[in-house]
Amino acid sequence: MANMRETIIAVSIDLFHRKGYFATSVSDIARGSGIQKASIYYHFSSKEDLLYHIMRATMVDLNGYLTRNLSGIEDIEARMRVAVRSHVRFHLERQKENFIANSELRGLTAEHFRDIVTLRDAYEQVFQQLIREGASQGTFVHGDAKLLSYAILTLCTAGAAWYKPEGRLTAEQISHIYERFVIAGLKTADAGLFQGAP
Amino acid sequence: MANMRETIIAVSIDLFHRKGYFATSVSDIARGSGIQKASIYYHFSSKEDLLYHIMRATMVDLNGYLTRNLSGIEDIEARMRVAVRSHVRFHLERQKENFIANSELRGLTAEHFRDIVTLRDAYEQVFQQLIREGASQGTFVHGDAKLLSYAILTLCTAGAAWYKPEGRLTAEQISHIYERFVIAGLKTADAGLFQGAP
DNA sequence: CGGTACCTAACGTCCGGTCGGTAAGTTTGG
DNA sequence: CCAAACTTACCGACCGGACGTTAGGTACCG
Repeated sequence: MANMRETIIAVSIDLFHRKGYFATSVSDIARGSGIQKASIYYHFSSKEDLLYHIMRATMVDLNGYLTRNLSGIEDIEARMRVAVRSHVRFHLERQKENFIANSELRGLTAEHFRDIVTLRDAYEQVFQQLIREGASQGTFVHGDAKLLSYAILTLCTAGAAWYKPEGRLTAEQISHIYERFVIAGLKTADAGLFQGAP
Repeated sequence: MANMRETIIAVSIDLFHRKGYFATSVSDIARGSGIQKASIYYHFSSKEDLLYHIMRATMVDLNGYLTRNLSGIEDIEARMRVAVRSHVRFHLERQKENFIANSELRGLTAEHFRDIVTLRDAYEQVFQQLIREGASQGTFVHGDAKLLSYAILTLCTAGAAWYKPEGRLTAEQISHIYERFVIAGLKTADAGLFQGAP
């Protein structure tokens, strides 16, 4: 890898994923990158800055990937299918970064935390809006859009987290499975129970 | 709180939940418990021992709660409903401990890690067995029992993690929602796609 | 010759954990 | 019945080491 900055990021992603942010030392990152730990500070102002950079890039790419995939698609059900497939595929392709983005929020400073949460909220809003539009035009069942979006996203995120490339199922199959499962849930009467009445 | 050992555990659960295991120092725990740091080591042999104790107690109680709730129930569908309700309720009632048990596995020594994972596997086996039995007698759809059990459990675990007691929905309503949602998924033809064919 | 990309060395801080001690309660034995 | 011996539950002081970070220097490149 020619670019040392990119090497540091790649090594950090691997270590943060394997050992966690707090359990990874700057020395570990330096060792993995083949430089001295002081040299890390030529490229990043602090360890937290490195984490923030990784998380922000991941969230920005996640939003961009979704927006790009949705562009030009009009039908609500088709849009939801594409959104779920986009979510699952992004999480399968960039497993480690997404795992970090979902589990290391506590390592961020207050301002950086707010920034990442804002990006995450914008992403969730796309799903909630689709659920609301689908419900109002009768395609989807009526239900708590927020709770439904959380259910959809965590189900898919968790599914992608177990995935091992050498496993039985291909990424293609997995994204298909979740896409159809979510749509079935959104169209089945029972999903309406997400409204909360027992 | 009369018993200092219980106080230390309660304070640790709160801190591990709020700040994470690695970000919590033994001094923090001592301060919260109203004693000196050295006194922690009278009650626990190490910080990791404290984490292990919390996680083990949680997993043992989780298994016990499920076993107790299932006893005497014969019908497969009824058993699955009870199992899901049991899972959701336990996670709602002991939110912090369950969050720790799900996110701080990396803080354990290798042996303790194996022990906790063994307990978790036994718990998952109950759900997988129910899925297999339900499929063989035609109550549930055929599908990958392991993948299905993961989907069910993470969906419910994540749902319970968002729950805030002052929120719109009661614990009663939430457990009903998930119970019916899971059963609907297990009985709907589309869930069979979990077998993996695209 | 100036900037880029690294280095060596060191800094202060905090961490998990240990040590010896002690006050208060409990058990034991003459 | 009481005092010696032991136990319980804690404390203050203190390790050695690892941590994130900084200062100052240097080799290479255009």
